[in-house]
Amino acid sequence: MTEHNQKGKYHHGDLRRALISAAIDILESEGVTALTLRRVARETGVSQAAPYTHFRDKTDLLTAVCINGTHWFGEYMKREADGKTGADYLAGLAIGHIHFATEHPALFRLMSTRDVAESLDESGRIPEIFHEGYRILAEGLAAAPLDHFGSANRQLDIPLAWAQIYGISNLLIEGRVSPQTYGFDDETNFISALVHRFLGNDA
Amino acid sequence: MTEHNQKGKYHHGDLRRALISAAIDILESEGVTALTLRRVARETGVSQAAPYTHFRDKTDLLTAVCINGTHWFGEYMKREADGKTGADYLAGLAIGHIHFATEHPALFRLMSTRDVAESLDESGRIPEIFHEGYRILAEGLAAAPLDHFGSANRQLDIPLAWAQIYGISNLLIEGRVSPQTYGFDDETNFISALVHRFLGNDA
DNA sequence: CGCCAAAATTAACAGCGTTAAGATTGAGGG
DNA sequence: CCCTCAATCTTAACGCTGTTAATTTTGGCG
Repeated sequence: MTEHNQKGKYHHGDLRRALISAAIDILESEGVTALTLRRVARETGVSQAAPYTHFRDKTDLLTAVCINGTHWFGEYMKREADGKTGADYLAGLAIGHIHFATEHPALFRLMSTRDVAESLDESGRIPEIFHEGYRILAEGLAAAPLDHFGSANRQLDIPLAWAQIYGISNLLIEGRVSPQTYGFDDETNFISALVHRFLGNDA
Repeated sequence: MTEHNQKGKYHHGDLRRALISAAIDILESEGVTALTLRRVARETGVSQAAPYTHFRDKTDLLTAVCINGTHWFGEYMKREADGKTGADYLAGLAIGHIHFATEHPALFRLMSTRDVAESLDESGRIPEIFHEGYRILAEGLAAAPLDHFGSANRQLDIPLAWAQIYGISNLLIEGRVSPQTYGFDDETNFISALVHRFLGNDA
């Protein structure tokens, strides 16, 4: 068992990373239907079977893409929430979440997919990151309780707030609701109005 | 289980309907990845190219499946809401919506997909049905306003309530939240508690 | 009865995920 | 210095997919 190095760049450099990067590029520019294992290999300049030395199968690659995406996702939320407190902090998290979804719809959808999420669970590395997002949401809610729901059963506010944010994200990226219908010509303003009304800080 | 036509009968009779039916069966039992045009043809006892005389392409079949699903969806909501009024009516709609999603996840996901929805738009037949669902939601909200959000910007309550219900549905079918985490061992009770807390009729 | 459009067939193409078998590489120990 | 050996990558193939083209069969209508 002579364990020689693990992260060595043997032949063509850091292929694993290059494949993930190419996959993200395709996902962002052309959507999930264009994201093909053979296409990723082609784009990276290697043979069709090369990815299989770094990934068990296609889902395994997608899992790696999602791990990258999760960090990205966290940055979106933090960027919007950092430096704020209470209800503003919570609003920042929500707005960051929704903006990530609308700006990277294919990646967001992929990250929401059940079988990819289960694959992440098996890999054992992702839940902590996901649950980290969940944790800061819970903290935000603890700091700024949604009193309009009443004080009983307050534990349900966590999945409820999560679902609210998640639902807005999905409605927008699937094109089921449009800002114009409600008199907003800027999507960002629409999102902001929705979040602030939901959190109860109306003007 | 549409198993007739063993012999080489050329004219099936109502092949279009049989294909849609087979597609729904596969979707319900094995999910969207198993839903293959060739598989649908095989299951119906017809050649691989036969569907193309009734559907432009695969998306066109999926569109037809979604139209069927939409009627089904409406029945779920009405069944739960009929005979009730005000907040109870609204709660019934929400619960019917979420139950449809959790009991027919693959179909629900398909109906939420953007490109299928756009294909529906082109066909011109579906929007009225979808907007019908939207209309009864809006009516329900008019009958039972969500006063806890305040009275300003009340128009936003429609997309907000929609997103709330839609978000709960998605969170549940993607396995991102589980009733057990919140002390419910029955999913139905969990859904009911979420909806009633959201609508403000706590016990 | 015969004709013809509609319906369904067979055959083929390119692309997909995946696997097996073989070639290439390069780092560490003699 | 080179030899070894495992990690890396390639080529080739399998069966599956969506889709199209050419062809055959059918049933209703004149």
